[in-house]
Amino acid sequence: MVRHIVVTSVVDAITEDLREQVVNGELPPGSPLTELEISTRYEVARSSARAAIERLTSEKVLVRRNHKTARVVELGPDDVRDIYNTRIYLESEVLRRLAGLRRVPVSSRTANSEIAELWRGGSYQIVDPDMRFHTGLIDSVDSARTSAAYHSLAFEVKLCMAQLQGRQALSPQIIVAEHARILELIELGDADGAAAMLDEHLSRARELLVGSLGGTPGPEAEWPSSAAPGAPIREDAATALR
Amino acid sequence: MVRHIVVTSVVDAITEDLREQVVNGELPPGSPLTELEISTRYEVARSSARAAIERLTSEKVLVRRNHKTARVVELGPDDVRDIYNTRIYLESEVLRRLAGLRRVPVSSRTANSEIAELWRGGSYQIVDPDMRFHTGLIDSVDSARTSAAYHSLAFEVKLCMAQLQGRQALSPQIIVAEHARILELIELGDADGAAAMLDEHLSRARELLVGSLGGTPGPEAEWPSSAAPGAPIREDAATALR
DNA sequence: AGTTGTCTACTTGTCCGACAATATTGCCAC
DNA sequence: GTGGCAATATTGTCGGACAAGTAGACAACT
Repeated sequence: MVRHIVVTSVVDAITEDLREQVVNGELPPGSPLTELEISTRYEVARSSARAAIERLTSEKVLVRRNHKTARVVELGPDDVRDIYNTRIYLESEVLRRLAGLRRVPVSSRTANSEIAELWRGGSYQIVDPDMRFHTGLIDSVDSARTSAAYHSLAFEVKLCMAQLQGRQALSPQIIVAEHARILELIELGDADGAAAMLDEHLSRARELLVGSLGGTPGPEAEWPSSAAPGAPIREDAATALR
Repeated sequence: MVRHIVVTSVVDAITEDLREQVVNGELPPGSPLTELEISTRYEVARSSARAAIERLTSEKVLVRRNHKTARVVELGPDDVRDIYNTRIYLESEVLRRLAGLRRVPVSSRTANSEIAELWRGGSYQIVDPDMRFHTGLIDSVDSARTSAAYHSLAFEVKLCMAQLQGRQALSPQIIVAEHARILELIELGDADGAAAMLDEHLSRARELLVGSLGGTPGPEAEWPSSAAPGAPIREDAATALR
């Protein structure tokens, strides 16, 4: 039995830390990251800082063009649509296969219970278990590349959430019900039904997110509490066309 | 009308050149690439060579572990299965959508004609137009991320082909017929039929490839020329769990 | 024999300092 | 203000340096 240990290099550590800072909002979308700044912040050589930036750029956590300083990626309405559509494409067919086998992954079932429990507890921090519901479905077909692709999309969803700073109106009640219905349809072997339900489920989430980001579909997007304090909301639209 | 120009950096150029060498077989799977060697070959600083290697590693063209020299990736039977299954997952749902719209992308139709023509001309170099048939379908749904995911898979298929050095028994005749049938089913709006046809089509290709690589289905794997010299074939499975 | 220790050669990981090319900014003249 | 220019900031690349890790060979030990 082979056992694995991890030995993290300097670049690894910086990369992880920066990625973490991006997803939890400490580094808001659009913030610039210069090589010098990072190298001094972490007390490492500029080359190491540079390597970390390049990695995050290849992961699309940061964006950079020639001779310009890297910035935290900003995801607009078009990106959200694209992300969710790709999720739908990937997950639909996986669902059909699972329905064909009438196989319901336990991890998805437990994840959905978790959401229900959080909701009963009054919490709305359901992004994580919600994602686990979906990745549970995907991972159950046991394809490393399929999982990798989906997890990459899931990560981008997380970035969107970080961009929204918590405000987000997905009702846990509806989510739990739809998840449960999907699992039920899988158990019944109803591939078309499961796929249709998923489409509806993710499409709704997509439109909600697009709306929150100020997308076109619902032209009067309501800004519930406060326009993000200190965050230039609109300027990122320009970056959409690079 | 915006026009784009590309200004390639040293690292860009090296990365591209190396990637090209890998796909056309000049750098066979498993060959080691040390930073020093590359830096002297291209007459650049080691840091630049290193950056190129890191990029290709993140693209999975090369593989590397801590303190060990990078090698050209070797794709085994398990990888091929995984690649093709992921292709099937992605492409099936796209096909269903196209069937729903009864929309047949022209690029796919012309690509299939190209294969037919090459075949009539006695050529068996059909990998490229074959891929264009499929990417034509994918790209027509106009999702950048879906396309990116599929193109990444297509690239891995190319790597497999490079590994096989040309020998490959896919009959163009059957391919053309199946492609045509798929387009026909899309036109008829038969989503299930199109998806099923695609599954059959890609599954056959998958098994053929797996067989050529010495997969388990035909347990007696023949290593025509030489067994991969000094290359532990299985070890990459470990990297799945990082 | 088989295990363990040591040596050497090679390679990677990280640092430093340097400089040209390019981008950004601020200022000045108009 | 607007255009243009100079000063500044930042990236892209270089070369050299050294510690740390890997691999193979060979000797020593049990």
